[in-house]
Amino acid sequence: MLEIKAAPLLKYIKKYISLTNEEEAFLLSKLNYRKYLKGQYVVQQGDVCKQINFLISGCTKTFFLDDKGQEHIVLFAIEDWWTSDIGSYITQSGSDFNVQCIEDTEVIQFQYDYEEELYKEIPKLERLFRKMLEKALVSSQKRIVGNFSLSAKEQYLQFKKQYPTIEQRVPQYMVASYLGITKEFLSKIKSQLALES
Amino acid sequence: MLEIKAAPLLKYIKKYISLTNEEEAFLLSKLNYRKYLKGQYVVQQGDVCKQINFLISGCTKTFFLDDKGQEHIVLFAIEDWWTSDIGSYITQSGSDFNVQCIEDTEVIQFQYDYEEELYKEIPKLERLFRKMLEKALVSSQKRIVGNFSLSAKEQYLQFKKQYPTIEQRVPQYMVASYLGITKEFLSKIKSQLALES
DNA sequence: AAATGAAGTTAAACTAGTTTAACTTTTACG
DNA sequence: CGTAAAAGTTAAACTAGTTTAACTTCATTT
Repeated sequence: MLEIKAAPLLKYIKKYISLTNEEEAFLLSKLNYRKYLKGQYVVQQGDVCKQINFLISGCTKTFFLDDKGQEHIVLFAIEDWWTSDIGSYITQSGSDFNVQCIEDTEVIQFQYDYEEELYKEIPKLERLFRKMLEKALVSSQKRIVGNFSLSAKEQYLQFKKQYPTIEQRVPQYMVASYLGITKEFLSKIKSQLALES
Repeated sequence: MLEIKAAPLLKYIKKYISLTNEEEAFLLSKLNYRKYLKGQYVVQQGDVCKQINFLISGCTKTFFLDDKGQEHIVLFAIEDWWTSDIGSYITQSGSDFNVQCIEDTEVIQFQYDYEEELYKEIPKLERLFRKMLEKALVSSQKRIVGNFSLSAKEQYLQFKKQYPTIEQRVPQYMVASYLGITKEFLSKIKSQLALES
């Protein structure tokens, strides 16, 4: 069962490191599969994040609520991406973010409690996680750069270009939240762009 | 020579992993010490970043120039911090950022060309780098959250609280650039804050 | 001590993006 | 199918932050 479900994860892992059959079996024995329905929470603000999740199918948003109760989307995730509150997971402290499913979503979970054991048995996994973190850091920095130097319109165009499939899958007001603007203003931008072309 | 200079780095490393004497000696043999003067560049936009730098003393800013030639500071670094363009270093492609010294600065450098060799000889270093990346990712995400939900005044107060020593060491217009606002507006915020208290 | 330039301040006119509110379109579902 | 709720649009009034420009203060060099 898990073997089949985990196929996309193994494929992903093999891009970074190679595993022997025994290592693969050991790894699988420490993972678990879980299915969430649209609307369900994978992580809730305040909870300690006990796992990181590899998406097999579906789509999630990572967001937080500010003082005024406003939702701010930090990240989307789709198939072959990871999601969790990495800060909470690392420090095992209360999460700053919510991760909620925008579609029915299947994940493979790495448990925090097994992490040390996994590294001990398969030291190569340190390399895998290092590479994953490197990628995450680079895209996080890209986001900061975008926020800094681009107008809302430019950021929207960049978002479309960078994540063409996501725009089709999530409602527009969530795209606005991701861009850090109001849905009304995104609407205005889109009608401007429609006129231009 | 390097042994003495590298003491702060070894102290830093020991917070994450422990090294035998041989490992320490091997590591030191692959590092190098370098001194930069105020104004000099550690990394230049466009160059491939061949090393990551641990600051022994001094202060640097990481910034990029936008289309209009405007400077945007992404990060400061002081003693016991790392600096480089991690994206360029990882992918060995042209850097998006400049790293320039705001004070005379001493660094210990990890060379990209020795990285594999180091990991092979001292696999524990993978863990060290993983932990460093985790920390960097968390603070990068914190920055995104701040950008999103705080007004310029709130961001400034948070910056002061988070990096109390940096404000004293860098000119105010660089703080403004870090916050993503103009120096004029930061000046206004400061005079407002002075009135309030 | 004078002189030059770099850093910081103030204020008026401006603009990108927000707020509010009324309206339309699309989706979900009994 | 019809209806309610969710998502998206439009426009007017507003605000946080920018731009420009003139001025002051501070630091550095001669």
